[in-house]
Amino acid sequence: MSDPQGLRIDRKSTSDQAAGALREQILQGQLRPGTPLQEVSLASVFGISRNTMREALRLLVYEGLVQHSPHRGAAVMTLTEGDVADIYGVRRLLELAAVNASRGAPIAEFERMGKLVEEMGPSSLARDWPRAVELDMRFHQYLVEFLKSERMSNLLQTTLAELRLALVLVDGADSDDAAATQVAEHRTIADLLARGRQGECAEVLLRHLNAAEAKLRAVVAVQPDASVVAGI
Amino acid sequence: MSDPQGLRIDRKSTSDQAAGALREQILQGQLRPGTPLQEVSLASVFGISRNTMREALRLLVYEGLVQHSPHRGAAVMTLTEGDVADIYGVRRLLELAAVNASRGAPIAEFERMGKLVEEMGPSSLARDWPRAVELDMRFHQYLVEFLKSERMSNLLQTTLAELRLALVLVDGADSDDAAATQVAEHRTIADLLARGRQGECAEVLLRHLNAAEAKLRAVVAVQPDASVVAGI
DNA sequence: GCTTGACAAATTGTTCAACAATTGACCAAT
DNA sequence: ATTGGTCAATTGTTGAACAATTTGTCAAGC
Repeated sequence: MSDPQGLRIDRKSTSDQAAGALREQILQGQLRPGTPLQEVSLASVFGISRNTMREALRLLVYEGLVQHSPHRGAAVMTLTEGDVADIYGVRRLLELAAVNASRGAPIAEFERMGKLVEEMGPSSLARDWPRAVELDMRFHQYLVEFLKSERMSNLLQTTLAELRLALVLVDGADSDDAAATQVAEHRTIADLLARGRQGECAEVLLRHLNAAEAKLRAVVAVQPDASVVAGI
Repeated sequence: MSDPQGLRIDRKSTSDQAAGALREQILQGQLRPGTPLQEVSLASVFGISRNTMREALRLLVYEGLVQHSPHRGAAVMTLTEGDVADIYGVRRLLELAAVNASRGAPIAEFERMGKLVEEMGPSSLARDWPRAVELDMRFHQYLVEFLKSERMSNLLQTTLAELRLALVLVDGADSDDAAATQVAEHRTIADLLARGRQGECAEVLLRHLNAAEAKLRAVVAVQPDASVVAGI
């Protein structure tokens, strides 16, 4: 009914579009972890039917971005410290394997990573934290594509999306510092990869991941307490 | 709060129950790959609403058991040879990592695998192919639990479920032979694991997986042609 | 004080009936 | 053989209704 004109090579169902919009709001941090997501209100916000909204929410539940309890409704997923540990276990497995798989890969693929790293420098200087996160994700996404596995790339995609639920809790204070070291480490990783020194690269990557895990575990370990305090 | 003893483990929504029933039919091979799954007819079969049936189908789509094209409907997923290769890539990554992670695990966990292997012997003699498949899956599921990762166990679960889509295409002829060697290999793997010889175990497991992959790739490489011939 | 139970309100779970949008097939015309 | 146009079938989406369940409130009872 809506959208009278316009070339609609839409190709996406209404529920997918709604899920996409909601996903964006969650990953941008506009909807913080724990925020309840009620079907009727959301449906009216997006101007769609409740049934369609339900489908959209189900999709995000599958992706791990939304929590659902029967008859109690949906809410933005809140990660526990255990979740973060689990997620980094997956990342170590995938990304270290990807480093090994990169031996003898076409040069173009290494160059792609190099160009991405160059893009990251300016953005961190501009203190565009969301963009820094975005480029960070893309870097690791590229890395895992060395595995040439649709399912593994998919897994990393959803896993990184979950991780962003914790990243939005990082306050801007240390983000500048974090972004700077991040870019440096990514550059090191990309260089070692392109030079075929996978062994050293794996070591650097492992430290890179472990450091990030420690920081994020600290973040989610503190945050839940605050909500408990606020609750009662 | 409520009844102490769970008389009603109903606890599952209608759509989940329908999805469970449909999943069972697919994995048992009663609904072969490519079979169209129409919302209205399925809904009437299960005696539920079309909307609820849609939710059930969406769940199976997410699990990779059902294919979906917009406005064209859903159908039982048909694996390509590439899919099988991809799936075995995931299995190698997960299961080989699990072998390494099993070092120093509690004895009880090794014993659990041993008992499972003992169960497998008689069932293969009884030529209960579905049960042999079921126990095979459980074996590898146990193995991956050495990783102590909820997400990785989940991944293997869905990955193995997808694989069963190809297993149902295996005709009973060579299944006896396959089951026998399977049990022997599982026994070897379990023994090597319990004795702490992870290195050798990894080799055996790798050959085990590669052999299975070769067989299944051959199966799915042949099957689709038949449908193409039948289609046109 | 603290539980207990009844009750009301709100939200989700599910059903139903309708209509819009898209696909695929069938058929005619060039 | 290709094009183009109906037509039926199926999916996509809507809106309204009702059932089931959770949650909060409040009074009664120990």
